Amino acid sequence: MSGQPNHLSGERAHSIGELTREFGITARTLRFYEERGLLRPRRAGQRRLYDRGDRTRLKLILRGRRLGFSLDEIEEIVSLYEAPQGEAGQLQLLLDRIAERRAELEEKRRDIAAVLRDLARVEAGCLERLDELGQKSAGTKRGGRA
Amino acid sequence: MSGQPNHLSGERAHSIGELTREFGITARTLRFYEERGLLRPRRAGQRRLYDRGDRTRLKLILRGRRLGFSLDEIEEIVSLYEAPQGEAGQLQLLLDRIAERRAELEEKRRDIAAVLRDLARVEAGCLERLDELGQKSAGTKRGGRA
DNA sequence: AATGCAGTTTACGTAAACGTAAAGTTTTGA
DNA sequence: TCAAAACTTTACGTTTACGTAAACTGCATT
Repeated sequence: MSGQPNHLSGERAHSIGELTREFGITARTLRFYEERGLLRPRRAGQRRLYDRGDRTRLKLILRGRRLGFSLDEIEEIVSLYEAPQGEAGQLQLLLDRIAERRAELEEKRRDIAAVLRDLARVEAGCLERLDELGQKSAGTKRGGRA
Repeated sequence: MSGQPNHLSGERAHSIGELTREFGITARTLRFYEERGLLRPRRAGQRRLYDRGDRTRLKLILRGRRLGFSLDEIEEIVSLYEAPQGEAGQLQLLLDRIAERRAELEEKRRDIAAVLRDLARVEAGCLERLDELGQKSAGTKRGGRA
């Protein structure tokens, strides 16, 4: 029921200040993303109002940002989600672009695995060394085996 | 055998030009990384000479870059690998920093998984739609079922 | 001797992604 | 009603990570 347009349905829209607190970003950032065309909140007079769709887009943007994509790339990726249901040629192009992005993401994934592996190695060395130190000071500090 | 210092052992050192070709980066980038203290190639007169250790470091740097870390962060991460074998307090600090980085990397990993999942969804939609189009044009284009 | 190539330093330029300050408007709570 | 809080636009500033150009050096050819 209640088949109203998005901004009239149940969920309240959010002010820019609410979004800054919710996502830990500044108002400047939100306005900048809008200027770049990444977000298009509606307006109530002058003030911006962000509905559920805007928040979803924002989450996608911030996700891309955490992954080190540029805003241009983020725009491209987000646009893939909202691609028009075109004809065969368009669909094929879309599939190609998806494949490219997937390849990049999988490289990133391998990079992450490599760094995690290296960190694990360093950590193991640390723990081992700590253990040695613990052994040595076991007799001198705080009374050995109690 | 052959316990010589690194730059005297078997493997030849590389010029800056060789590195640019091998890693697909510019000489400016390499000099900039050096200026930032991320690399310290030795010199033969004026020219820089990059040995195996330098290339390893460079790989780590580029890996961090692909993951969207800033050069400051990359410096911190790389420094973890070469941390001094300090005493217990130092080791604990090191372990803490490793834990932080691990948390970040795991967030990135989740982000990647999310994007890949979304892309897979879009791709599935594409393929389905392509399939429909294929069905419809099967009778009109290129003589149906041959 | 001259040319060209690979490298060097120095220094200013630039794109991206916001930060920050100023000045005005609108909302809201006492 | 009236001041503080929240928001607006406009515009210049800043940081990061290099790009680009100029002018020079050393070595190998031609």
